Amino acid sequence: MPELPEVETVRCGILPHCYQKLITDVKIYQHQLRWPIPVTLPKILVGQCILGVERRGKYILLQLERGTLLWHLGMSGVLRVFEQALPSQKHDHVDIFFGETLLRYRDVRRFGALLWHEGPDVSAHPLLASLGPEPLSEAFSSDYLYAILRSRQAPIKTILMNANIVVGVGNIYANEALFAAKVHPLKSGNKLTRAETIEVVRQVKAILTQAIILGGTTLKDFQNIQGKPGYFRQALFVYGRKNQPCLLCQEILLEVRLQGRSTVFCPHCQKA
DNA sequence: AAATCTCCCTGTAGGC
DNA sequence: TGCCTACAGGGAGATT
Repeated sequence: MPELPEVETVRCGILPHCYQKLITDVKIYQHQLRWPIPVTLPKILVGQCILGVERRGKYILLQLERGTLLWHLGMSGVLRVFEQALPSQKHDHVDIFFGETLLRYRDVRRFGALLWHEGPDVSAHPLLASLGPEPLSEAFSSDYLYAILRSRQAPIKTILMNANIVVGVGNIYANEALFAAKVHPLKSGNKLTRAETIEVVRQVKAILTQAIILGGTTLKDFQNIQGKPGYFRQALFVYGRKNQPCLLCQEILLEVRLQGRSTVFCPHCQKA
């Protein structure tokens, strides 16, 4: 399940294969993703050169000559590069060819999306326009978050996962960052002290940075473009460890559901 | 305005 | 062994 570190790993992986390459063919095997892929997309893309491979939150942005491709990997999306054409298999949905080289999108659960934005200024796209700052940028500061928390009584974990407040923090890293910051995930945003806010911001940045270095977290679905797993999984303290002892204090970790998401915490280390 | 709920999808795991 | 159900989750959009 790609979160920001996984998406960044994929972006860096495809970059050398895509950058300044000419799109020679596009094959779509399955149009029905989160939003339907327009049937005209191949016609739009073929003949354009890739001028940039960027990322905004969990969107990979392929900047072409006449606009931008927005690519979201959803839960189970995988982008891989092959040096020659090969038959598509079940759950392979899109192939983009650069001559012999092939960029293939596979997505078992089809929560991903592939959208075309005509013209410059992709940041004006409705899906990007209201996104919060990048978590690893200076804009995501404790001052910024603390100001937002004044008017929020939702659980801090829900707030961290709100892309309009900060992008790229999904369920795994929200759980892990709050454990590392020793803040209870159910604590109301406006109840966090300034010191707690500073620590939450610090830990979000630290954990995302470490995960990027390790190539992302592999649970079931994530692979980098070579098809290799990430190595962050062994660094997980709470995610997926319900009813197991806390690695710091041996207390049994508890789970609650928040917005339908599994939320695991240590009742001893993370005080409400 | 903010918070919560619903839905999209399919492979996997657990119960019987 | 095989069938059935619950569950996993990003996030937009609807609803409260």
